[in-house]
Amino acid sequence: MNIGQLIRRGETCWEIPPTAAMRVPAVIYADEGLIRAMDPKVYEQITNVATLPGIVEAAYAMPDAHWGYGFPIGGVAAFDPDQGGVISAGGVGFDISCGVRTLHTGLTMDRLESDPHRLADELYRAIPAGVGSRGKIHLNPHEMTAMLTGGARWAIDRGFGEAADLERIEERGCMAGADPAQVSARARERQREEMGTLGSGNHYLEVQRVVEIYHRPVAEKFGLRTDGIVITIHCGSRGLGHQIGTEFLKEMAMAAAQYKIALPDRELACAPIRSPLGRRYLGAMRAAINCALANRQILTHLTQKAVDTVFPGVRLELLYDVSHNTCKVEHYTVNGRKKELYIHRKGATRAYGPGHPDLPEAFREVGQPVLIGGSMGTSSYVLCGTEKGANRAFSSACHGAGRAMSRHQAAKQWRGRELVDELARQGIIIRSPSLRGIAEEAPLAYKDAGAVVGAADKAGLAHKIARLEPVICIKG
DNA sequence: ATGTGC
Repeated sequence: MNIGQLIRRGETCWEIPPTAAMRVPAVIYADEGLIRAMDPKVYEQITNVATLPGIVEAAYAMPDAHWGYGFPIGGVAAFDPDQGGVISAGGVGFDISCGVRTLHTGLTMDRLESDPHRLADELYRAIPAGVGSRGKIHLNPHEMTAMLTGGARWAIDRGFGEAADLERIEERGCMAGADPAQVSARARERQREEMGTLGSGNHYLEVQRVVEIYHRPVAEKFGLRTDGIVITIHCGSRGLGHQIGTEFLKEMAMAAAQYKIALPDRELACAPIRSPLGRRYLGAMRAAINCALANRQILTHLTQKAVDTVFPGVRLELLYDVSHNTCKVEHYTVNGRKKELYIHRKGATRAYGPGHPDLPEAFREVGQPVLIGGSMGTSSYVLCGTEKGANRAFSSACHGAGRAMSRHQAAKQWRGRELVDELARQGIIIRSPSLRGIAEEAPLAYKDAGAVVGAADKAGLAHKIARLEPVICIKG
């Protein structure tokens, strides 16, 4: 991105003042290196987002931002229904409620390092991964509706995991306001055999070692200590979320004229929050959030069983579960007035600061754990929400490393087998059904997660707490 | 992201 187009507001804050149809400025949080390397399409896309009706404060891009469908991935935008604010399926993303959960194992590296391959084999056997992967849990129509309403709570009621986990999931495991009636037969059919599956692309299950602590008191609160072993699951709402996204994008594109919304880009298709279509999408999207929460809960159960085989008696405990593709109703003070806003986070993680009433007791004092996945074979990070983050980007932070090149480009440049061998030399075990998928996920096809997280920290979006390194990676 | 692509 051309740095000359931006006004520098601070070391990690860049502004594009409103011009032409923009209703608000656009703001990018990143350091100079990340800005220079950032896809120029992010500039185009956030300035387009800034033209949408009812947008509040600014259109934001996180340090890992890259080109996406309509909205950039790594984008945040808040809309006020009182000002004609809109909801956009492209502002949430195709993989609705894609997210990350990290589980404590209570193990330390010395117990794992003697034979990590055994755990890798058990996990790879237990976790269905890859394009079109299917699970053993098949939902009948009644159970499908119950799942779409109940989320992780439904999963726990069916015996997948522990009730104590619920406190450690956004929305306490169950997204209110889901409307399963808005989830089409086709979306349900696609999901029928996909509960408890990882999917493909950048989705993974990783066994990780805590290697660095940046802030000991908060790390203690989060239960993280050097050489501790955690397991992180990154996945979303599979075929169901994708189908909902596809259907509503189409419907919103067709309805734009009816709602008299001028779109600088067709891909920004949206509907007023207070319209029948807007309400229907919200109901369907919330059902998809429950699908993702239930999916990660079932995967946790499968992970527990695999861990049990290798380490009998070890009980996984959830640190936290965050989503990074959502639209949520949240309250913020704007120009001195308390407002109810619809916060779109697409490839952006909610990052509530200390004292937020929606946080579980365990974290209320320190702030929300913000789980940031790295690219395959590289570090992941745990951050913590900040109080001032509420005035930066509506309590949002980055979501990962962010792609630096396209899948196609990456597949041309690397060979899956060579990457697996190279990572093995670094002591990282990769298990995947797809060597092409591995090539597409080559570490160098992504930005440096350390730089992204460093910029998020400097910008005050969230503070660095710990760094994790992969030991075993089950890749979709 | 995705029964990968109109």
